[in-house]
Amino acid sequence: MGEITAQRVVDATPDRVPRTERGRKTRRAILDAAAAEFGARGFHDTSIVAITQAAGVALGSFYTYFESKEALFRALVHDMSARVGAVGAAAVGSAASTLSGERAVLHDFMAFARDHKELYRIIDEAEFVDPESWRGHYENAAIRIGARLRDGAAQGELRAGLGEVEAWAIMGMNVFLGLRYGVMTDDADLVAVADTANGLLARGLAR
Amino acid sequence: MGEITAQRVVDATPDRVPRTERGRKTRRAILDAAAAEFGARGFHDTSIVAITQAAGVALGSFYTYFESKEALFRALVHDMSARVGAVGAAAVGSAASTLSGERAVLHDFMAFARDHKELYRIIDEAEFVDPESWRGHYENAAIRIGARLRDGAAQGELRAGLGEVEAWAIMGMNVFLGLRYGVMTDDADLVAVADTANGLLARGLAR
Amino acid sequence: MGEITAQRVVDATPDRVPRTERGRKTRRAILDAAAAEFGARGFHDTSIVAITQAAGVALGSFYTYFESKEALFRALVHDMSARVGAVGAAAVGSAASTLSGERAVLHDFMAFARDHKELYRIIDEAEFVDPESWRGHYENAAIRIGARLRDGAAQGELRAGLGEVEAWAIMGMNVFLGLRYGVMTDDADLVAVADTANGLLARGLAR
Amino acid sequence: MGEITAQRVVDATPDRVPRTERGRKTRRAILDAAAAEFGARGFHDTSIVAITQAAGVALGSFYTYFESKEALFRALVHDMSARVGAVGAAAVGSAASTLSGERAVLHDFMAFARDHKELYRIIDEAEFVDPESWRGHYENAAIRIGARLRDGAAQGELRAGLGEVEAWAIMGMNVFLGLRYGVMTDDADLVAVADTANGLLARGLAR
DNA sequence: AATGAATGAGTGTTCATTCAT
DNA sequence: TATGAATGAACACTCATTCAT
Repeated sequence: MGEITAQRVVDATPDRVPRTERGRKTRRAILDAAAAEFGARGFHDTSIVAITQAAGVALGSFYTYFESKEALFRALVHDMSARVGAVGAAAVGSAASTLSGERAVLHDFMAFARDHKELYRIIDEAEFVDPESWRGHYENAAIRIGARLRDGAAQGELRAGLGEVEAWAIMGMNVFLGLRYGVMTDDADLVAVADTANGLLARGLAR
Repeated sequence: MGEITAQRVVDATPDRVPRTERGRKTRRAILDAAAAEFGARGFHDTSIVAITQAAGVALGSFYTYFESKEALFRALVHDMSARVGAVGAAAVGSAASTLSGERAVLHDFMAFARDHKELYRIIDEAEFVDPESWRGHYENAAIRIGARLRDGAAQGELRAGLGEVEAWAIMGMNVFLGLRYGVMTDDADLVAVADTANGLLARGLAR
Repeated sequence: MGEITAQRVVDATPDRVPRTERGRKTRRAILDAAAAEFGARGFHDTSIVAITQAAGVALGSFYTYFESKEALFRALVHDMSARVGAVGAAAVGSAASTLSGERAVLHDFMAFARDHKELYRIIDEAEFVDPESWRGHYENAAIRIGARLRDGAAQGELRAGLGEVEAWAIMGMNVFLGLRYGVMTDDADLVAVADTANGLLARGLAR
Repeated sequence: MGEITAQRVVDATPDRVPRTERGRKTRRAILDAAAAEFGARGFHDTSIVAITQAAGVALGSFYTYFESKEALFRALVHDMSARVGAVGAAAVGSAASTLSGERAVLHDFMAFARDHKELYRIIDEAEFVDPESWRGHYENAAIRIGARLRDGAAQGELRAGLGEVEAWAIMGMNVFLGLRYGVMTDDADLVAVADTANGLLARGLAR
């Protein structure tokens, strides 16, 4: 059934590392401008000139720091992916139980999405621009959720036998709730949403 | 909190309607070729020449039936969206209970995704090419799920109070399981997956 | 100095002559629609589909009556050219003296231009689409004016020695006054303009 | 009657201004090549590739300096219009009387047309490609002629009451004589033509 | 004679990338 | 490092013309 077990390590092409402080700043400016532009217009409708103009640097400077438009996008996806992962890890770390940990993860993830509207546009577009990373992003996330479920089961909090299916199911829920209440709306009561969703996770839908 | 209640009716621009039988066939050929090409290469990496060549018609014929590349894509998204909706409706129709209905929906959806690998590529890329339809697609799907949950509650099968949050959660679950077991893998035991996921829906994760 | 003496006879390609009454009507409809469309949008920005639609006939019918877009335009130019010539001839015919004849020609020409705004657009664009006819149109007109001047001199009304230079000068004057007071304005007092211009012709500018 | 009094100031869109010397040269090369090509083949039958090839630069370089084919044409029209205006101004400046000034204007204009055969093609085609500029070109020229006539009358050289009608009449004469003796023929005795035409202006046609 | 679908050459424009300064 | 001019492949779209019915 094609189990996904090993964590795919996508080599995070270090592009062209800046040597001076000035260089570091330029690179950062490009990265930030790119996140905003890609988020607002999408990969294909964003030109490199637009990015460099938004970053306030010359067109040619772009290639001092990135190999190509794709490479820049890849860097951005890795960045975003890592940040989302960090959000989850932090949320889990400060949780008393597995279920409350999952609640915290969902809550913090929705909040992160709300504060970084470009997140979805970039991760989602990676399906087309950088499928490798996109796949890796979700596979890794599922693996992390699966590990948490196994821990919860090992501690007797959750029932045994939970596996990949539940991991992907939970990930799907989180992603879509983040989309609905983090991205599509600005004023959602994220605590309430997280509570409700956690109720589903805890008890299911049945009476 | 910006409840989504009304079903968005996107006028399905009929483009340029063929008047003859021959015309109908040509239009169909273009549509089918486009689904395959967009599915395989994505919107931006698919050229209109490629589509018409795959369809076995002349480049100019494309514009006899579609206003633009975007218009064609839009038609495809509507088509796909409608077909997925039909799959769900059929699955629900032949189900004894709400929960078994949801299981059937998930199962049939995964099967549909497996048989129509281009589905995800097209719906997902609509986020960038035709955001309006993309949003409408998911909002409508969530509304339909929500209605089913309310029915189930009304019949005493599900607990009361289920709403939009659960609807989006279930939709996310279905979408991601469809991705994982319908698209990423070809040989998944879809019945088993649907059973497992339905267990989560029915009882939750807790012991 | 390259005198222009012989009247250029451009073969008026008879296109495809309609045999039935119905055919004659269709041809006429296309011709009229074309005059309007070319006048409004110019040769290059007018498509044959647009013409046939305006004429209320099918696209394919166009080629039943005209060899090509250029041929249609050529037909239109000849038509216009002939009509303008007729206007001049009629004006001259009913005049007592050469000078009053020139006044009548100018007046009637301006009036014609006012009533047929497409005239200039079509004749002017012939410079690019059908240079042959364009050149012929002006050369013929100059020849006719020259003949009138010689007649006037022969009758002792005008001074002797008037020739091609004066003919082209008068033609230029007429064309530009027609543009200014026939085309650019709708409410010009054409009689007054013709009188004023005729004063220039009769006495010149000097005190 | 819609008097034209104010000089229309068409903002001469500076397109994309070159910042380096090299850039200035490239822009100039494109402009010169375009004048030649447009003059020889007309706007619609001249492709941008043809222009850039004639200019010896890459296709893409075109868009570094001009927004579009139309924008280039517009720039050319403004250029031509200004140059013609300068010719007239210079001719007038060095003349003893109004009438001899007009003779000089006509002569120099015809000579200019002979040396710049593309002049007519470009100004004339502006009627279709850039009507705004075309209209402005002639309106401004007429205004300048009118001013000269008023000056001549004020100095007692010309009769009083001369106005817009005479201005447009003179402009028409000049334009058509330039066409006939500057463009259509190469070997015309321009001094003789100017003398003859000036005779008409001075004394009219009458005996 | 009329219809409208089919054809495909042609062209304006974009934009990632390279390179000289 | 930074700059911005130069490059040219790629592509969407138009439209005159042909052809089967």
